Amino acid sequence: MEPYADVIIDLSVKNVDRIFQYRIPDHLKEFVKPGVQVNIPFGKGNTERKGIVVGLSKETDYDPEKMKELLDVETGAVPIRTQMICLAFWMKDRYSTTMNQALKTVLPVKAKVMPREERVIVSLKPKNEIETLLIEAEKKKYRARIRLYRALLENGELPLKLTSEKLGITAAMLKPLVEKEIVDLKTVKKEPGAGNRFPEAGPVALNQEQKNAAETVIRDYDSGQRNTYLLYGITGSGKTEVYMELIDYVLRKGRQAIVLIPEISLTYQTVMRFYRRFGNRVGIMNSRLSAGERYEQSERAANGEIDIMIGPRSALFTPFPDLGLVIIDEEHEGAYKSEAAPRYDAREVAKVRADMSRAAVVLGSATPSVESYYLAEQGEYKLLTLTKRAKENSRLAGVHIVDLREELAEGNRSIFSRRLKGLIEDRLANRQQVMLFMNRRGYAGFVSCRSCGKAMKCPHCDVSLTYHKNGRLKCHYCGFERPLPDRCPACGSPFIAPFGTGTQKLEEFTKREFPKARILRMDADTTAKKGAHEEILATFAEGGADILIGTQMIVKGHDFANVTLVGVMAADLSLYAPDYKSAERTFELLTQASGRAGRGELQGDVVIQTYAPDHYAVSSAAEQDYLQFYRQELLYRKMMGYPPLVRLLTIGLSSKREADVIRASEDMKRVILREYALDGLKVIGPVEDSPYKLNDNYRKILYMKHESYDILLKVRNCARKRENIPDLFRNVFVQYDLT
DNA sequence: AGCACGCCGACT
DNA sequence: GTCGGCGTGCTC
Repeated sequence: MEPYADVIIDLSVKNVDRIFQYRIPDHLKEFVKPGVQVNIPFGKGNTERKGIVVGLSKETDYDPEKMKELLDVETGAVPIRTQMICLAFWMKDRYSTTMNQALKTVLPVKAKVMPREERVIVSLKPKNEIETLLIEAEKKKYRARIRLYRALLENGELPLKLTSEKLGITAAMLKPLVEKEIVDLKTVKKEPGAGNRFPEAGPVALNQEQKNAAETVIRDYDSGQRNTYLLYGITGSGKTEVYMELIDYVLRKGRQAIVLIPEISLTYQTVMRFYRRFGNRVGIMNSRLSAGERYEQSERAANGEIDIMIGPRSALFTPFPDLGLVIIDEEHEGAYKSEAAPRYDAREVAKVRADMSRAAVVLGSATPSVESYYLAEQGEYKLLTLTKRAKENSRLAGVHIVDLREELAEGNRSIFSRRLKGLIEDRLANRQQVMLFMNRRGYAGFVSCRSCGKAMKCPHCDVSLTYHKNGRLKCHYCGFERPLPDRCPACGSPFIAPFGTGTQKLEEFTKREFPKARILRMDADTTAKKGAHEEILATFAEGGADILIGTQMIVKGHDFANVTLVGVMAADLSLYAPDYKSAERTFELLTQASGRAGRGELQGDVVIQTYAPDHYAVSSAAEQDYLQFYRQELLYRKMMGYPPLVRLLTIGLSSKREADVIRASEDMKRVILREYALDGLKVIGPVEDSPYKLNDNYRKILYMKHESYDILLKVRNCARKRENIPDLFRNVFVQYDLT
């Protein structure tokens, strides 16, 4: 009875996505256990490949004579891995991916750990001198220095990397300060806890609502119950304090916590808040970390060097040995659903992972997703509500809806309504700041021929190219770029005109309308450079501009005390997207945008310009009334038969050859209808995805609706089986999304 | 993914 | 005659 190692090989190809068994040489016996990485000979040429041991078996169906031996074992594995492998098994079925891909998502990739050193900026002067320097810098408007001194006053020692990224501080700017011996750059050995950050701030006193919320969770926990909670708290109600209270509680139980945050809101301020409360027990994950650093973070978590991990959805797979709590902040954010390979939903996976280690899950949001609130109503989640603003002095902004149709009817052809224009002028006169928000990128950004009317299209995708100020045309989907042609490629006419992207265009109009205002623009183009994001926000925060123009990214996260006016240029732009969630998304964006005005002591105003003033997504956002929106939206979903009232299976098919994708999608529909017609299954499509052609692939979608998740699961498995018909699906890529 | 086997056209 | 094109199938 010789045990064999069951191995999944590191190849994401269907045919090899199964268990291969290997004999274990004697000298490796003690190291081979589920979860370890092994090197194995594979295929005709015995090419050396990596694999992961998922189990040990006593028996085999395979000819033991032909069975090969393991070559090598990667040592140093931890038992938590077994749990993570179980999680991968679950994900493989749930999201229909290969086992290999599921494993890769769940297990940290072993990578070379770069030297355990980091560069830090240390202050050489005492606090009061820095304060003097700060005042000087403020006088001279040295913006980068102001940021640096402020940070130094708070912290004394700043890791260079974090600082340069989050505060937009460059080497050139530091040089003179080093020469003047104000600061020094030191290379320090990274302590196990990444620097000597000790908790500086104790717990904050919670208000009654916050206490109630935290105590509900703690009571359940103490009585052995583990639930998923939906913490619905209006903007500014202090959800983070509740999170911290709960984290503190599980930490005292000797367990660990994971905090998921959408990447975009993982700001310097957020990170610092956690450091101040929990000191060096906090680990941070973000996409900027190298593979080595990420691996190191996982190791520290597995070894018990840290207890809290903050990061985007991938931080969910932090191998904590005794996970006690998972927090998902801004629960409604789309970023929690993966777009790539295992298209997992972090909220779902969190629940499964939490169940495995007897942990609780807390989802928090000011505008919960309709799905989550529905689950809370159904009793699936426990609802915790915060209705009061934690800071007394912050007042709700006054919201004005402007009907753009009326503006036009009354002869105003500008993109600024009279009301918005008037308020901007008022703010400029009072030296207060304004944010102008355009909720769609690339709006009217295409280039068309004035003779034949044809728009310039991407040769690889079924979308118009977008004109950029540098005179080039870009595809926002695949990155294709070309110069603006002198003549229309279709008819040869020389009269072709660029329109400028939405935000660029808005910037131009704003300059024309308010020539004296200092304007900053923030969108995908201006933030392409690393660190530009933080730089722009920091500049604006310090009063380096009067008006900030931008897309979604300006309304998420940051609070600016001096912003007292937010203008939404065209609220309904995102309302008519071909997607059942478009109203929800519009509501979220408008609510967030409105929340940006009047975060400080000054009274704020919000102007929402729209062609659909009566749409409930617009009106409820204006009234900051989530429940009103939720009720309406649920009615709409019920009427139309959309989730969460029915379950939805989306099958996406794509192929380089249009004929193949048409044939395959029609075939799949036929087979599904034949097998499941009696079960009351609704099949819609195949319809063209948008864009239809992307990266040279033609894309079709099939939608299937049914009340029962299990039926749709069966449908999906039936469809997957159909994929094995080689001549129909050989060149067709299929992916599934089951909601 | 790689590699081998195998069945057709083009060239030494 | 044989070299090499890639379509097909297998890998513990």
